[in-house]
Amino acid sequence: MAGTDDGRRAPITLEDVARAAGVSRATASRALTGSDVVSTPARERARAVAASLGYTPDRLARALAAGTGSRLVVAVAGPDPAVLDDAYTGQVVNAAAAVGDGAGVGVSLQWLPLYGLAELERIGADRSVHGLVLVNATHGLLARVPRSLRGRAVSIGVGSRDVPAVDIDNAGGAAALVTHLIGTGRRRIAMVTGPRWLPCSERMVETYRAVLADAGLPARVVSGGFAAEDGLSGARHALHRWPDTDAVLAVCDAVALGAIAALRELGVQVPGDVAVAGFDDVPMAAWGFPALTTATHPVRAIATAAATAVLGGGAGPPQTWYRSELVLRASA
Amino acid sequence: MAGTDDGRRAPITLEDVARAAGVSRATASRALTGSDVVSTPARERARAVAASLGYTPDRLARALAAGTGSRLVVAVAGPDPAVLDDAYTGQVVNAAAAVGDGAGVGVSLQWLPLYGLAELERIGADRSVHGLVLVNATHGLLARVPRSLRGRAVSIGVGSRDVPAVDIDNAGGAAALVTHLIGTGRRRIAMVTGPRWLPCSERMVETYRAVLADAGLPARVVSGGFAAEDGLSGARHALHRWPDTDAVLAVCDAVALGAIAALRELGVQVPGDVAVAGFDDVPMAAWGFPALTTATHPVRAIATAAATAVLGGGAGPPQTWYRSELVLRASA
DNA sequence: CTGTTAGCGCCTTCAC
DNA sequence: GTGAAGGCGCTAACAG
Repeated sequence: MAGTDDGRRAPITLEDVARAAGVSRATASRALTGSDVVSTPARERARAVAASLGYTPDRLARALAAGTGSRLVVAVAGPDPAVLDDAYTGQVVNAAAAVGDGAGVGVSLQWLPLYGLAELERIGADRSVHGLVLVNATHGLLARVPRSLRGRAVSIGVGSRDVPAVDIDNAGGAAALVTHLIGTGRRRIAMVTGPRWLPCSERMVETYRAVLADAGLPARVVSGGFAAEDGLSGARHALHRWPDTDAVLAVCDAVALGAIAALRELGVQVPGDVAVAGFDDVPMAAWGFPALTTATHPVRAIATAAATAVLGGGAGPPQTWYRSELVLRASA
Repeated sequence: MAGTDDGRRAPITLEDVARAAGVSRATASRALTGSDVVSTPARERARAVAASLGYTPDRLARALAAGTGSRLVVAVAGPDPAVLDDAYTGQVVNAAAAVGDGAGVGVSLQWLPLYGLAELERIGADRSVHGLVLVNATHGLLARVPRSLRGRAVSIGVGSRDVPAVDIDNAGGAAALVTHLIGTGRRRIAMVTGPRWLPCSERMVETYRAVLADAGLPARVVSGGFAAEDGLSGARHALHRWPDTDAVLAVCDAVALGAIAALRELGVQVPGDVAVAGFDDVPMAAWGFPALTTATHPVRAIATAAATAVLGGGAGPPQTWYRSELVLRASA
């Protein structure tokens, strides 16, 4: 055996960096973690050496020593664990998992009961968690995010003073959609909403009401959810109650497809008799019949931003809203 | 101030267990990790104490000491990183993330270039990874799974001697589908396949050929992929080449929807002139028009099994195939 | 501002 | 079979 190099190079450690930079491990650590109690020359030297050596901090060791964890928890609020099965959740976790890969942190997924404050406590107390991405939070839940999580929690949806939020501008999207419906001559526009407990989806309802009010048109609201079934029953309900309805705005594409199914069942032409618009622009939206008019929802970008913010540990802006673009197809 | 109080009780550690059981930390460790060099009474006492104390080993510390990591990597093979955006991948990661949550391990997601052997090496060498779930593996890739990963890798799709596999029985599902088509009078059945490099989806093609051959019918194969666009062009192609085609079997539901769109475009009635069948039974399959006849694909259960196997570290059976059930709707 | 000294919680050689 | 040490790689208290 010829000496030190056995082919499998041992990973370079902080020790190596420190030695090469001619400082102590502590100083190297301070330089790399961005502590402010380091001299500028020392910091720069250490950083340069680390970069040239291709040093990657060991998240495990760091987490163990600092007491900060090594995993990102995505907690999805909802009335029951079924919310975890959602395609939306899938995209969020996916994006977070892709972001985490680079940093060596994994993502785990957890259901957050709507009034399950104990879970939040537990997440905050768990030494293995590094940060939290909250999905579908309510104001009540946000108020209960433990102090210990402050600065390492981000919410996709509504936020609070302590928890920054990232979301789609669904108010903007809804406004564009309703305006489009009005612009194409619709006057009796119903809306099938999402779950009423979910504040970020209520933004859409408020906008719908506001735009209609501005145009001097009446609002016709039917409560729903995010599933196609909700669209089916919602549209049935709407047409039963207001038979002269000439457009349906759905909270999401799945609901819109359900609504279209209901209308087909009733012998109503789409978009001839009733226009239908969705929200999200899911892949399938383009392939049904008629192809769905909708608005984009860059879930992946949103989740990536959220995960990046948590990982960066940096407190980003308190609120970031991604733009939603109109997608005009056949249904409205 | 409910909720904001993070009463961080010091977590119980191995030390506590050892003391309470009247043994040394080393012995307690051996007892709990299932080492065979412990006396039975010592083992049982330690285990009982651990259970009654509610001891949970710290994954981080364990990973750091043992060199085994704390995250599960889901690596998706494919020609380009776009495979990560797939809804299928979303479900797999989701399920894995839910399983990992209990054990305190997170999952991260990574693209695996089809011939990117270096990535596999890297995963194997990365001390922060605990295990690997391979998605859409090829035989070439499987052969390159590093030795160091043996016993902590599972493949969703095809497997090898070293890497156990979990998958849907798509051969069985395809057989049921083709048999159904034949049973309802179809005789000129085309198939739009998945990506040809993907062995687990080729099983479906082989079955399609075999069942047709048994019935003395000709095979009409068009290469495709997993996207609706592939179904669109695939069906166009098939009907152009074999105008008398009376059924189309698609590799998945998205492709089936694309195929239906193509047929609609051509003025062909579904299922009157041409029957269309998909595979997967995605949520949207029931809501298009006509509603899609398909076969179930319990992705979530499969991914859960895979993640559980990796986490358990136990070498499960070399191959597990989940049953696929026929779902008869309107399109075929 | 820096280096030294202790750990974080666990596994794993070593002696016994 | 068991216990006593010595790390894993890093951060966080201390002194200087």
